[in-house]
Amino acid sequence: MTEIKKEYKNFIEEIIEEDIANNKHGARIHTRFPPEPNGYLHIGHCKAIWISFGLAAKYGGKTNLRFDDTNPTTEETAYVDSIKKDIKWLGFDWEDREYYASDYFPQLFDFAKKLISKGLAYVDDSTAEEISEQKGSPDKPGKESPFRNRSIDENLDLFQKMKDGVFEDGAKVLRVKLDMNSPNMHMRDPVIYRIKKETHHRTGDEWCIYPMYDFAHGQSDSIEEITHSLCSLEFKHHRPLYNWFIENLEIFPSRQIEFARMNVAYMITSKRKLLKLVQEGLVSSWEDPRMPTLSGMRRRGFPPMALREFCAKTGVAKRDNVIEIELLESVVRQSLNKTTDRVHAVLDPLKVIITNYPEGQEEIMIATNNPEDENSGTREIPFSREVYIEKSDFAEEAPNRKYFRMAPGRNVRLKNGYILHCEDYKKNEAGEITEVHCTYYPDSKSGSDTSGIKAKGTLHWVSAAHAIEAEVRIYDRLFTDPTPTAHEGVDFLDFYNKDSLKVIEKAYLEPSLKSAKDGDQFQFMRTGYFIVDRDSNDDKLVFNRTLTLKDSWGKKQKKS
RNA sequence: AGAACUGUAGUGUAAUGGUGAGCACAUUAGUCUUUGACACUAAUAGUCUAAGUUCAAAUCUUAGCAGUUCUACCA
Repeated sequence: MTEIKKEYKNFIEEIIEEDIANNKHGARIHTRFPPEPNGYLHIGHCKAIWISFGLAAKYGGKTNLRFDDTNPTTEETAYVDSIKKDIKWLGFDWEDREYYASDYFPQLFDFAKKLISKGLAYVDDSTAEEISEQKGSPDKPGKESPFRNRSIDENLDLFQKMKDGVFEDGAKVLRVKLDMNSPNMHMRDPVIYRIKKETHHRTGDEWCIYPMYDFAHGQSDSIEEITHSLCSLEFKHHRPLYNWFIENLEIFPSRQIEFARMNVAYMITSKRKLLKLVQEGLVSSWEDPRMPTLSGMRRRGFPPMALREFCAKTGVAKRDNVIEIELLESVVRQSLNKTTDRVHAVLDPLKVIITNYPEGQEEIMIATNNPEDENSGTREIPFSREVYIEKSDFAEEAPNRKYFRMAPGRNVRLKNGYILHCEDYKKNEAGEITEVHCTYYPDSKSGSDTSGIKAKGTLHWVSAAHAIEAEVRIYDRLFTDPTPTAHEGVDFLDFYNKDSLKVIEKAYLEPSLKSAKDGDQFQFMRTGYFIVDRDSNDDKLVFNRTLTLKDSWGKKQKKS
């Protein structure tokens, strides 16, 4: 029996399939991912990467990685490296096609001269303020620059002098001669070259003029013969310019297609705002596990496969969206459920003494590593007279009939161990419960239970004598509002979640975890998914909580 | 204000003039369970508004309304 799965095509796939059907560019598909190396990649880039790399792969095409490095002020090689690392981690490969817009500076310079020669570009001495004023506003026509009608020869000469460093920063720019009355502001004689006497991360001081985005991006697409240039909606207004350059430069006709950016609730993607979080010390770094950066999510324990699945599930369209974070969490859990071994770990310990278990005796329990994976095998867990359970798994009195954790007079199963009968408990002066006394049913051992006793609740536990200690970092969403940057007159930092990080200095883990290494992931039974943090060393284990397990009991309790 | 784009359950996304408007997450109620997890079953809930074209409209047209984007020598 084969399941008939309808395959839905998004609008870009339809365009591509039509182009293939029409044998456009010989039915070749070539996309590109063009980050500016001025920051870390985040969840938004994740979608863009998935679209450009994923679509090309689907149709047997290729994807270039191209660094859009046309602004020396903000760009650094360190970012280049982190971007490459993140894309690889996500599971995509540009093979040997790693390009830089800065490699095209000579060609771009020639393109500009060609435009000047055709009488389509001019050198303008106006200041930035004057140009801004000339542009006017969308509802009112603009004014032409007084330098607009310089001769071609003069323009050629001045542009060369700009390149030769004759003029200071800001003294002159090169503009395209288009239409100062266009309702599209990008068509009102846009600036395409500016003077910046700064050191570029790759070309050093070789250049002092740099092309603007509009005169670098599309041209780079053409140089690389990109067939489908996929970008987000905010570049839609640039498309007429993009096409105008192709036509007037007579270069390869790449096609720009825009899709809606992906927004995720409780996450922000503004580089400036993300930087502010780092600078104000509200997170430890760009790689803080709470950050929506790829490096943050990696450290948090989100599997790359889950991120890809998330992109697939959120689709590709043109409407603005805010995706609920529950969907992200759902795919992460789904992925981790299949891949992680289950272990016993107690985060908030309460000592249980099994009074009828002989002192000094210990035995080995056998536990399945992962019931979702037949090949995961089993492991041994030591058991003894004193164990730790979770404080929240004990109550002095059961609150209602549906409660089936530990309480005096009740039976409860220790997972992979015995059934316990709770007899008594002790409190200190402050009224805190310090220890619980139980008896165990010797014939109820997991796997060979002949007791016939039923226990509704099953608890995770750790043998007190064998437990190892670890630091556990508990993360929650960074903001208390789903769209912290969308409130007018309110600073997004006002929504910062002060409880987004809680550190448990001393949690107790089963001894098998002693050999866990940086990046290893586990399900701590009944509490969530955890990953070994790189802050761990030989003396100290540190875990990050990736996510909790779904908790329908807790949710119900909270409601009542 | 001008232009462009976009409006489908709570959220995200399908339906390419003819389906009972589908799927996922979320929510609710159950079943199962040595993880109150997983798995499974079911329920709730939707075409922005109005007119028009058509045998037939979520889909085409017009108008309205709402949201987004653009007014950088950033990308």
